[in-house]
Amino acid sequence: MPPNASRRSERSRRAILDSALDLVGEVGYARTSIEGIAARAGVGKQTIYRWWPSKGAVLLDALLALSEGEEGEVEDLPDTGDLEADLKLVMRATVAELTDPRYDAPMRALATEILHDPALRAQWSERLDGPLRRLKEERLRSAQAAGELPGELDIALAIDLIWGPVFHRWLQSEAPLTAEFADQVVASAMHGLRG
Amino acid sequence: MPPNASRRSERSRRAILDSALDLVGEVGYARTSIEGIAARAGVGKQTIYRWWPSKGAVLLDALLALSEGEEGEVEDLPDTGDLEADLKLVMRATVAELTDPRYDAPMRALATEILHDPALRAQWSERLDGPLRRLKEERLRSAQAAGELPGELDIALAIDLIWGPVFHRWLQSEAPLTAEFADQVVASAMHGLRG
Amino acid sequence: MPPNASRRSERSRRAILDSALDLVGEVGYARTSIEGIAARAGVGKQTIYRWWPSKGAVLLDALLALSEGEEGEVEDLPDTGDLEADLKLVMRATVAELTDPRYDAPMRALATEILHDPALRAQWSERLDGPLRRLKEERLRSAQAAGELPGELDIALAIDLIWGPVFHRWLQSEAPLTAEFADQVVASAMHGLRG
Amino acid sequence: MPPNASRRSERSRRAILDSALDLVGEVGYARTSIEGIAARAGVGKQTIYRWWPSKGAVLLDALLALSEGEEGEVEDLPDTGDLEADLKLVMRATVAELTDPRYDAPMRALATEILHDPALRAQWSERLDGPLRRLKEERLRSAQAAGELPGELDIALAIDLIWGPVFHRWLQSEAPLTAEFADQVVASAMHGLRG
DNA sequence: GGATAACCGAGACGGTACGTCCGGTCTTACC
DNA sequence: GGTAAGACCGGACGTACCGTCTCGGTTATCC
Repeated sequence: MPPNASRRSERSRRAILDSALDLVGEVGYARTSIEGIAARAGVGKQTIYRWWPSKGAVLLDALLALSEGEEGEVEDLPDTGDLEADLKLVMRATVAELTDPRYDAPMRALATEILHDPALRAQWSERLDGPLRRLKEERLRSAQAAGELPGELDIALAIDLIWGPVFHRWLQSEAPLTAEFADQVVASAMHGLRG
Repeated sequence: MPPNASRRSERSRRAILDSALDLVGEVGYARTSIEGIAARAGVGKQTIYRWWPSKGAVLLDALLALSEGEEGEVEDLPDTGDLEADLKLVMRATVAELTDPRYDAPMRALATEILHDPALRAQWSERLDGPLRRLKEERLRSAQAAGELPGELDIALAIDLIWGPVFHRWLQSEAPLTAEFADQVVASAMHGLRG
Repeated sequence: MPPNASRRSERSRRAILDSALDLVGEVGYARTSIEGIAARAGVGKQTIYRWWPSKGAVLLDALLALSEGEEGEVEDLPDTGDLEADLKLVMRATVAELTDPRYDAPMRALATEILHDPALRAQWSERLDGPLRRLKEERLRSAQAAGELPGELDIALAIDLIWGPVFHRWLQSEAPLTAEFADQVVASAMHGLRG
Repeated sequence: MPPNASRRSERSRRAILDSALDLVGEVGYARTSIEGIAARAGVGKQTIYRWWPSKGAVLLDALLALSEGEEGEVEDLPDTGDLEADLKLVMRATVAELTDPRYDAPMRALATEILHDPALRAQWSERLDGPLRRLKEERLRSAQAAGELPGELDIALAIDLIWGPVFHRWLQSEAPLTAEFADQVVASAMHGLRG
């Protein structure tokens, strides 16, 4: 899809992603402009338009680059045999990330941008949400196999029941998003699903 | 707060709210501009700026006007003594509204605008979300009093557990938002909370 | 043709014309941009685009405003009864203007822009060249009536013969444009035409 | 001045000159870009920048190549002993060339470009205008020697008097440039000069 | 019932950013 | 080492809207 990726300047790519994240953190997503990103990155606007279709796409890449830089890149959800304990661990990590100031602003921005830009949503699904969702499905199926969850349980429903309250509180509610809340959500959801 | 509401032209007010809703429906929120609303409403831009602080505020009013026009204006959540049945009823209505094409686009738009505009969020909380939330709390407390829910239950947590999955699926997931899903979420959440 | 001339800001109009002339004088026509004019004039770009169709049109107006400011606004060519003497006077004035540094750069620029922009050429003809040409025709016809020129002489040809060499040297030749040259051209052309 | 002319691709050179002429003819000089020429010629931009300093320089070469292709490459102005007749012949040929659609657009373009680009002007003088001017001077001096023109006549002045009206009408006037006009200009100018 | 003040439509204004085009330079791979 | 290809930084284009600011015209109170 990109013009000719082989000749692409890695230097400019990094500068653009860094500048985008910095600007979103400093002035917010709405006041972050492509022009501003280009200027701060010391890059021509065309270099951004050549490789990304929109401001949101730049931010998505920036966010992916950021999480790839982390050591704890999740390969698999923990599977100790105790689903509830494992999910609490995972959910606390999720809450920690969602409240990390480095991630919070750009991720909120992306989450809303996705609602208006189908192309961006497709990218997000393919590169961020999809892989994560597959890990969740895997872990839940493993729990089904182990008898921790009913065999006939609808996995997609289960995922929304477990993670939905957390994401809802993150984006839509004014109540605080804490580790305790994560634990309570997991406990309650697990209890509800086990029936 | 408004200059002098008594002299306000009701005709212009209606035309603005209608045009705003129409435009959001036709071209999407992002491509709806104040200038566009003014032009379609046959109104000077200043008339919009005089009475509303932002595009989102216009839309919030438009949405409120829309739901006030409905007959089924909710005064109280049903309370038949069977919490689960009552909630299923309520949740099905919510899902119906969220998937109604007249509401869907503007409500999604508003939901995201709120994330970036604190003043708008305050209005939203005060005039839409707050009243609803109070009804939910009331109904849940009534259930506590009736022994259907544990007395020590954190009501705010309960609300997020029950409604979170639905709103999460509405805004963030690609899975369909159906009446069945509403029922399942309520059933599962209730079972989890009753423990 | 303009949107609504009555509400036009005279202040901005003057600032734009002045800035345009200044910039053409300082950096040349090619490096003068609409953006640059707007910036120097302290004016939004749209204010230029609202009232002028092109950079050349701004310059034409600026030039017209400049010459309107002069006291010696020509109303009629002198007519003392001695055509050759009168024309020498006029031609020396023309040469003086063409070599005046305030006029030279913008007028050269305009003269070339006209070759590529038919709309601009029409304006130029109507507001600058045409009126002047009519004065010339008038004076020559008066000379015909007085018997100083043959009655059957083609006036358009005569004008090109008299003024052509001067404008040619101004724009195309590297030889200097002097008052003596003006005199010689008039003398020689008159002699050629009288035959 | 060019890097190493020996390795130069004749194929590319021709393609560039042809494309330049074609584009100027089709979309005009202003909308002809170096990128456009390169693209149409199937050539890298660098290949143009390596061998020519500017768009105008390409066009000058293209024009020279075009006239070299003509059979009637002027080596000398005709000298039959009748200056007026000779000049009429020459002037009619000039008019024919200036109104030839193949030459007209690019030559107008070049004539104006020269006003803004001193380097190009130097090239133009050296390779097109200068040689022609020398031929004209030669022919006029020959006429002086033959007694057809006064011995003390300023040759440069004479050239401007004879050719000025034609070039002026070509570039600046809206009146048509015809063979009759050429004849009349020569006749009148000759009469004026002979005095 | 005439003055007057607020609202209204219209739209010009100084700005910011858009997404595109092209200038001139540099880099890569090929021949 | 010249070439086709094209990425790069940068500057300007002409457009869309922003939010503010007059303009006249029209109500709708209040003296």
